[in-house]
Amino acid sequence: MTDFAPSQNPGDTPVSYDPAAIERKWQARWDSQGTNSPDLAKAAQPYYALMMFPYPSAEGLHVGNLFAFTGCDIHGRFQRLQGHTVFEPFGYDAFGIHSENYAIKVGVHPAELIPKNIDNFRRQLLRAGLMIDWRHELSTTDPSYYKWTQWVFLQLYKQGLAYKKKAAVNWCPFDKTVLANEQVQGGLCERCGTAVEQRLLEQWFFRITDYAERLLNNLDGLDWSESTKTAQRNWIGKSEGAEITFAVQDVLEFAGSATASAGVSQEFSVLPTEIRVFTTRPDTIFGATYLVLSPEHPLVDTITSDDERDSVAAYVALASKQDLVSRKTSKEKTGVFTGAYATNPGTGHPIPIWIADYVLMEYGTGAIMAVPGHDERDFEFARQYDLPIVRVVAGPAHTDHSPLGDEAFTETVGCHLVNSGRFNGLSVADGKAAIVTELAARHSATPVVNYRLHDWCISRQRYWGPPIPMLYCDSCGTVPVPEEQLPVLLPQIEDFKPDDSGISPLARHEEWYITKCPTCGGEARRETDVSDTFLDSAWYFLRYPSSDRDDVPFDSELTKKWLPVTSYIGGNEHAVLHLLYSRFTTMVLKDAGFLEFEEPYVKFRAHGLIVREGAKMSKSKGNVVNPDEYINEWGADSFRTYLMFLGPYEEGGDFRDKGISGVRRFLDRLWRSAHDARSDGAVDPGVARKLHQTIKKVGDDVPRLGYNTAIAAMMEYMNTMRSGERTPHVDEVRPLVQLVSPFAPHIAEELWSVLGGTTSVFDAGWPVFDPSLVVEDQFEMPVQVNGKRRAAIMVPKDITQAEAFAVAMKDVGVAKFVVSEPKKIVFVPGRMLNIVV
RNA sequence: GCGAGAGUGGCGAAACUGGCAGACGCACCAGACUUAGGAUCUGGCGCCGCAAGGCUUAGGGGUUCGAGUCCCCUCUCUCGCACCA
Repeated sequence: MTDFAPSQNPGDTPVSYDPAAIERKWQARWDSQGTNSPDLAKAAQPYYALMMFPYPSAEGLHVGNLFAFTGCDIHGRFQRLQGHTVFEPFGYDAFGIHSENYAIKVGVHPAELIPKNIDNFRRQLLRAGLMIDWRHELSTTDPSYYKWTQWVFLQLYKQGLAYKKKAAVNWCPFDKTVLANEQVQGGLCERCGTAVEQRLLEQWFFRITDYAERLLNNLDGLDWSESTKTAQRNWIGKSEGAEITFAVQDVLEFAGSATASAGVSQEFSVLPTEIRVFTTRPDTIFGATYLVLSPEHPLVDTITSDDERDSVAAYVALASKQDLVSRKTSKEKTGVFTGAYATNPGTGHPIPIWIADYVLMEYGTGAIMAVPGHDERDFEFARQYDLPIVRVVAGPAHTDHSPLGDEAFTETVGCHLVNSGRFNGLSVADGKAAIVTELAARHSATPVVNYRLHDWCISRQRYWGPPIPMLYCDSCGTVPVPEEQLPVLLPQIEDFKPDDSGISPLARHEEWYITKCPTCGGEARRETDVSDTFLDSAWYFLRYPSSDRDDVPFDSELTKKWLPVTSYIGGNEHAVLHLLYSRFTTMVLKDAGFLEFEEPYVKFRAHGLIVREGAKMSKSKGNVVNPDEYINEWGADSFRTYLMFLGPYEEGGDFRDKGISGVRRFLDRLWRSAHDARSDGAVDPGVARKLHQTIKKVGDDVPRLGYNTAIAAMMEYMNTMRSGERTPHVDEVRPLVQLVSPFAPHIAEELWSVLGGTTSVFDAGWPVFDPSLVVEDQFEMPVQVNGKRRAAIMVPKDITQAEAFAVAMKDVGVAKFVVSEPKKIVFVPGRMLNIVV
């Protein structure tokens, strides 16, 4: 236990509240006494309070950051007061495009810039009084960290979960880099807003889709807010259906212009061609009146008839040029007929095959069976090109030939199949099963599950990231860098700007990428791409407890003790990607035998967003709150408490410049109360009652992040304690100092010591309420007549209905409305009385 | 379009399983103390009304003794996804 000498002797002249002085004093003391650095190995009740680590921007800490961190800090401090050993580490997610672009803009190397930004962040965080264990601080840009990021990559590679493929990737012409699908927002680059182009490059991918089912199923058991789970479920996007094979009817035609021009002899195609489609509605097969291929579908050339070859070629060329923006924003559906027909395996009839860009190559098989009667997109397309629309599903009110009207009929519940041969009359669900069974028997259908989730592309053709630890050797092929050779250091190069070539800046440095093959000793070439920032943050929580260890990524004993993370708090903007990627990484490491758990975060809560005066904060609007200024003027304790007071933590709030004065007034009163408190005489019973109610309320609110109402409750107690200018008793003030401590830690330490505390207030535990004092023995009973409140009368809590009625009728305000014998009396004991006349 | 959430005084917001709507705070008004001060303290503060009283939780309907809360319809806003078959 640390030694905390009392700050003031009784009889000293009280000094006025000077936040700057006492905050400096206690920050220094926490540091020198190691107050915030628990012994991780010895902790009896470990509580890992994790906050999402930030990108250390050059602008310094944003109020949004501080709002997030303070909320986590209060949670952590509260858990400590509950007797847990709380580990609250901090770090910096400092690799990535963001830092690199800024470095390019100001013309300073990121390796110089980042340490400065980090120093500034640390300075600001220290001033904010967070309970951070600075001994475990980390930055993802530190070779002692990214050595293990590379190690994580190698584990994925060893598990067969990292692979390289040539893929059409999203290319941002402004940032000059490949973007993950997740970094493309509506066809625009998430960072700079430039329209994204498609490029074909060799990329490293992680097989996250192998884990789709597990990532989905595990969600049910997690203590996360429902909205976050929903977002993850939607992102994974599971859909169950079937792949159905359609035979293309033979068309006499040349095998294709590509082969012809290559000099291969021209032949008539007589081979039966098949098209596989994915559908979630195999029950509607009889309504499939045409097929649609994506313009990039490999069979386009094969099936197109000579007559249509020119128009198809034109359409495909147009579609490939069109960027994603116009493709996604244009409402009109376009397409072109191939001249070919396929056989509907349900009806046996020929149906035309079309090409249209509303069918995406990336999803399913890149081909669909179009059922315009029961799919909105197909309906729209069929209308556009005058294709037949058939009803095969009918609701209870429909006959077999009820017209479909102006839109597709997409309902399924309580509906049955019609115009579907022997499947007529079956419910949609039964029809699905029956039709798939039937087609499967004919080898033309397979039940299939599809996911929206794509494999995770982790290659970046950029400089500021961990080099991917792979080598290419002419004789040995693709070779992983041996673990003992890690880290593959990112070289200090000056020409780190990306260019238009699609090659990483590292590829311009032969002296770096030419190396020796660890297998054969011959010449090898390093992978010149770096990995995605999301990989850095996918495992950082594992590193914190062991951040001082050089020999292992994470110590197994410490990991067993401290992980999974007890409580994780962060922004909702990471509700999908970061959380999904870290869950995936954890599962892989578990499967590889490095971990004993597979879900990294037992509990996750997302905090809200701060706006200012009703508007979003942005540099261009010039309404960004600079935490330094507010801390200078009001003190960190007031600033922290105000941030938590301005709205519900999980929803965010509106920062109003004058609002902080109310919180500061509250702390001023607390200061005076503690200094003026009397130790003689007795505690007022009414105040004591309010105190115990407040202890309960704050203790209930804080764990559920109800910070704003907890603060309101403490203010109420303050008002009670000081009402009528009375001088509070020491025993009335001391518990309040404890309640306030998670929010305003410095003033709490100071006043705790003024009131005679000899340890840190954070080692003093949490006050205990007396349940008998929490319940009032009297209450103001509202009396309603016909549901309208006519009076409120002070009565004993345990008053009976008869007594309550008698008391109520003595009240003139009530009696005058009870003009006749009551028809009914509704009495809720301890709550209210309603007289119905 | 789909998914998630929200709509309450001048403002930020409270309200447990349906039970006094507006706690707490800002702003504002009045007063006290004062060497007129961005200090402190006291009181007031949803709307209409002199009052009795009436009205009031985006709008409309419903269930109920009783609805901000539950159900149905409509409108508005925020966020996420966006032709995923």
